[in-house]
Amino acid sequence: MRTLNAGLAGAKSRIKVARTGISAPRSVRQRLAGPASTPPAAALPLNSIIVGDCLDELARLPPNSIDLVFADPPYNLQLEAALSRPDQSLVDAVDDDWDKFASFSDYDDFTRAWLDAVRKIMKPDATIFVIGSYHNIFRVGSILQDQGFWILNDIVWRKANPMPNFRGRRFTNAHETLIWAAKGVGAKTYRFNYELLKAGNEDCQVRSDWLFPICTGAERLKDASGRKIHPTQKPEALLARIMLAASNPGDLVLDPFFGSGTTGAVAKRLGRNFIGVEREPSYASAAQARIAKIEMLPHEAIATVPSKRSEPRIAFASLVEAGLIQPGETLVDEKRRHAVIVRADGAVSLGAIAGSIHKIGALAQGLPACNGWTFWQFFRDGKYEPIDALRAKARASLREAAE
Amino acid sequence: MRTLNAGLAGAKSRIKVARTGISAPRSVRQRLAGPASTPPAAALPLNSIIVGDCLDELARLPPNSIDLVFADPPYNLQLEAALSRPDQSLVDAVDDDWDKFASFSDYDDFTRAWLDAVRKIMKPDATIFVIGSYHNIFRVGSILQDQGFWILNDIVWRKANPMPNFRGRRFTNAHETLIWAAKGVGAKTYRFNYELLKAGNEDCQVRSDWLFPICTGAERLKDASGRKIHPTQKPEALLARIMLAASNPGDLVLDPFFGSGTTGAVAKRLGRNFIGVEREPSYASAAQARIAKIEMLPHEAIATVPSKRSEPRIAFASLVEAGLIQPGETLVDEKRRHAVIVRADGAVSLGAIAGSIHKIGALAQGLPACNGWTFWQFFRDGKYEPIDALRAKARASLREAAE
DNA sequence: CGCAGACTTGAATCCTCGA
DNA sequence: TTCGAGGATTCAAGTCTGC
Repeated sequence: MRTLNAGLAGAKSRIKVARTGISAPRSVRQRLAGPASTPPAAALPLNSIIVGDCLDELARLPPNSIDLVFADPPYNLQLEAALSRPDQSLVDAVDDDWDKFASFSDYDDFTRAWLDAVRKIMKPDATIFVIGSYHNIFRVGSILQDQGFWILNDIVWRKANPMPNFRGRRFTNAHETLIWAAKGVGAKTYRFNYELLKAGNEDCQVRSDWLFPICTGAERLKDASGRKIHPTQKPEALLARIMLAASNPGDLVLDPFFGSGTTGAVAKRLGRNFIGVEREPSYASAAQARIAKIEMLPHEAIATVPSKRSEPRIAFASLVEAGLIQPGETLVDEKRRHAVIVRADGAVSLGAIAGSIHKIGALAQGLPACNGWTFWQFFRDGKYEPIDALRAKARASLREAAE
Repeated sequence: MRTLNAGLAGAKSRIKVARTGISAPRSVRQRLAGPASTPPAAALPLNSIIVGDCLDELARLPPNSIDLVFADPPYNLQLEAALSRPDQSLVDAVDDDWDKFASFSDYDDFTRAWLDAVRKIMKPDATIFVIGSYHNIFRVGSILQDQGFWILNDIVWRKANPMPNFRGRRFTNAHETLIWAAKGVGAKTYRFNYELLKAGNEDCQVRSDWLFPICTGAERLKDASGRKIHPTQKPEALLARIMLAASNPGDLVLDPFFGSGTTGAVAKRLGRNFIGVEREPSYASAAQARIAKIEMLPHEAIATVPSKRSEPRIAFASLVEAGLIQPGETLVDEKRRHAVIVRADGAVSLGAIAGSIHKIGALAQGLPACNGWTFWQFFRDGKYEPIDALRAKARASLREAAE
């Protein structure tokens, strides 16, 4: 492993890393420690850039430690000749050595290797985002599937301001593709902050096509002479959408191709921990300086929206026990077509048949399933109301009791 | 090969096909015949649906005969359980036998086989569009690349009205992906009607993300009881964009997974010839009836926009010979910074240096290249005009002479 | 200082004919 | 097949310059 060229604090540990000075609040740190089977968070070089080859460095990280992976691997562009604009100015192409592969087969080998290494250190409920273009994304997608990852979505980043097609020989290449995948088919508990995204999208669920401008202006890292430091710096808005969607504050985000450090910058701002691996010391150094300047947003700004799924479960029986509803009361549906009697054991009776609020609701309608909480209504103070209102009351007193 | 169930005319030939009664005008038919090395168009079952297995049937078609391929192969959807909406109604999912594959490896074998068969019958300058979702498109893309196809674009069909994600566990799956590929790296002469597309897009080049509604309403084929005939009928607008972009009237379009026949319907309307292969007689029969009702648009509506590249080349010397411009006249650029003298041989002189209008234009500006036709202007009747106006005059008299 | 217009730039598999 | 030359081709943002 190489070390960074300059200006790195905290480089005394065996693994030499760049500490960027962010520290998660104690409460969220504990979440990171996770179950006893995963190594304690202290063993991880949190919020650091590891300068070195991604395969070597990933292998040194403890298994089952990463919550979210964002990977922006080389695209394997195959450019033959220089391209000039209609005004004869030259396009500054990506012709760096790190994007050169001898063949598709070489690229596939490389992809298999880093995906395998990443998979080992992902927690069972972690997910991964990989970004690419048509040059490489089909290779990446196939290999993800072959390795047992379970694709959740492919996502299209529509560029608001793409480079046009100067020769008029193709459609404007105006998007890049992200693949979002869980560690395996069985991983059903992955994080997806559905309500949070929906709340920020005019109460409409977020689609698989995202519109963002490319990274320009003040956000784009430049050297003293005004040249861009990294040819493919990603916009922070893209990474923010990803982290808000698929991680919580305090989670650990890995970026095996750290580059200019957009992942680290956004992670710090959103109160996530990160680990970045970057081969080029000059990129790592620029990223380190960039991240040092970032400040974490106030906790209120990054708090998660509690999802319905994460609310404590309440049994209808407990409402009866708590006296919120009395045995013998009648429940009806909104259209007053069906009526049931509440039993002392928390079941309801439809004629001679008894069962849960859900089962009986389904039976009454002849449907395979029914949400009894929203289907059944009770009568109080001259009006009908869904029994879900009683559940909300029960939850409120639970919260009070916890304080 | 099986034959269609019912109502098919023209089924007397050895290859039993459904003739749909469209006939290209003679002038465009001749284009189809192509060079002597390719079989005459008469040998092809033009504008027919071949009922049978696509691998068997494609192998019987003559090599180098297809201009454009549109393929909508099985998506290999991996649906585990029935999906119901929040109101408990059941989503009518794709669970047909033709979409069942035992493994990715089986799907890959199938994909390699049909792509190989299709590639053999494509003309050297033909292109192919394949549509898919994240379940299969990465397999298809990798195999296209492995077989030597040259990807020109990946294109995103953004659905204006996608099915929402009912469970709130993923992003709304709001797009499908198309891959557009040429037969090989060397195939530089593929058709792409850049000017036509641009003209229909507010004079702005068309991007790789396309917005279309999914196929609903009157366009959606339904049986007597109102059930949709095919689960994945594609919208005609999508096929129209594809054919307008990558084929000319009279071209031959192949669809190896014909389904409900959208490709045939649009081909007929736009004056293209088609061949469809479909395994299910019921789909083929519905498609045949559908296409029979379509009428071809008037020729004016489907005429190609002539591109500048396809105009006959005119040498500047021929303008001098024709007396459109006199030796000794002075040409200047728009900003009057440079001036050259026209020579009798059709070259121009900048001081002591002589050369073509392009070379001298480039030299004057210190640029690697220059379009002399638009750069240089001549003086006539009190005003300056680009010499391109003289070329237009020469072309006009050429056209007159040809009539 | 504001505004208008000129100039710059971005993950790009980006021409075609004839000798 | 290779080579040389004709000549066709760009959109949205951002920055810079001059008035």
